[in-house]
Amino acid sequence: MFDSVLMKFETGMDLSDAERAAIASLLTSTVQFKAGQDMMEEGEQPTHCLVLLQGLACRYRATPNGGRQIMSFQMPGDWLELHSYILRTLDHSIRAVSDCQVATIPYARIDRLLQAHPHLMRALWRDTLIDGAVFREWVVNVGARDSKSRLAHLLCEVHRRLLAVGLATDDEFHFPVTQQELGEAMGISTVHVNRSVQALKEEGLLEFKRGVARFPQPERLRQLAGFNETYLHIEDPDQISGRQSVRVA
Amino acid sequence: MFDSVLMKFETGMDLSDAERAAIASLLTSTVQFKAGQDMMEEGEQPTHCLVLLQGLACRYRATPNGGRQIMSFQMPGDWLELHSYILRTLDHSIRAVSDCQVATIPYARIDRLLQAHPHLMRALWRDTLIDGAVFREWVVNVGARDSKSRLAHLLCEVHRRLLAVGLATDDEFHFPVTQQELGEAMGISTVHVNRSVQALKEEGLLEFKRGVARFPQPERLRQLAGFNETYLHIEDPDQISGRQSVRVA
DNA sequence: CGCCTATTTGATCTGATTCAAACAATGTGG
DNA sequence: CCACATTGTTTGAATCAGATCAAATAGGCG
Repeated sequence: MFDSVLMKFETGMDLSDAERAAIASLLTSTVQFKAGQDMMEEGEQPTHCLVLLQGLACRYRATPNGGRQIMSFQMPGDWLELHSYILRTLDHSIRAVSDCQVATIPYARIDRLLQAHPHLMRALWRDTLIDGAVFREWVVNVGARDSKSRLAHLLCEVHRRLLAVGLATDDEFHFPVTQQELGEAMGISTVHVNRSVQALKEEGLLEFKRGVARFPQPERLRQLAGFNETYLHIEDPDQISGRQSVRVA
Repeated sequence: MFDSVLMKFETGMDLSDAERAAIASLLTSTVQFKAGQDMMEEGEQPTHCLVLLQGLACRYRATPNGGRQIMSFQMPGDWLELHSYILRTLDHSIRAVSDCQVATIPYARIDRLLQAHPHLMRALWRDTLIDGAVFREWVVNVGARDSKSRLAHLLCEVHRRLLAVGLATDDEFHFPVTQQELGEAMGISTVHVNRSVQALKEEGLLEFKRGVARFPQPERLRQLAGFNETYLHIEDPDQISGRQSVRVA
């Protein structure tokens, strides 16, 4: 069950066995959330971090007019909450999209982790940097693409990230969201999501039934989306070995 | 001239005199950029970081259809480039909006800084976290607000951030952008930016001439924008003293 | 002055919203 | 195992916010 989590931590950093073990030892205390449940809410000052082990979650902000803007989907291996370890007050809410299993880690344990393995702060920092890159891409997506390629891009991103943690095949993955949630993520109405989904289906670029998405022609879909995965910074572990160590000494 | 920079570093962390001095010593080598010039481009693998000392800059991504999506404006004191210190490849471009003065810092010096003052990595991490929060808010802005409040929100954010580094008064600040750039930031057409600006002017909520913005009724503008500054995490230094130290030991 | 760039205006068109209702699917208890 | 309730998807029609196109005006500046 921790597979995805460890795969995620592995990407982009070369960790020692001791560091790997230290991280794994944090994931002992877990909680379940039901689909639709809020794990944490905007304005809170949490006392512990969250790591998603199983299921699909999202970050969102409530909008004045009763709506919701989703700003990211999170998948197994992702830190759901690490911001407030440094920033204290949470500036957005975190919700379970499907049923979720989540590890909770008191801040005090993070303190001890980083004291014992200072190098790991770099790994956490790296994670935050990638987070930022994903949000930037989301801005591009919502700000600059029409609804069809916007949807395509969102799907390509989710697919690529699930693939990175071993939860997708080359052309298929589990993505249990409602069309309403898709709309809240893309900043378009539910009705229009439906029409965009249908458009992609008719072009033979997408199948999407009961929470399972399939890309009949992955490359054409990525092309329509203008999807370039660079921003996800999912690096091949082999390429990195030795690199950081040069710098970090 | 370094005032804004130091003010920025000061927020949210309590630094020792030695740390402050170490940071200041990084800002010795500077470069000038003309308005409209790219400082770094998407896909590059920079060898040094950038800190903005003077002027206005932005991050953007070129869109397939020849457009540009701006995803943030940066002001004096901001790290323009720190991502690639960890992530290597830059996933967006950085451009001077007005004439800019920028400090360049070779990665090797960052290495040495962090070796000498490991605590500072936490400050850099913090900065990255806030960056992420700003991008998230940008997603909300572009995804969930209509053009008038979208513009209002953008202006409120810029104003608040300039205020934090001593570059704005309560109701006035220098913001030398064209309406085209505003459109690229908000994901709307130039023509529509113009109409939105006029709408705010007519309601007596905005004056905007030759790069100088003024808020005749700041509170009403913030209300229209739905602006809540929490996400900027501009904390009163007094409140923080002693807090981090408890945790960090 | 004359050039170039930025702002403004008007007219027309369109992608997306909204409202309202029908139609699956899925789950629940009797 | 069926009847009913609930939640999600689909469809159609009317409407609107914002885009597009094209041209006029206004500033700044060598």
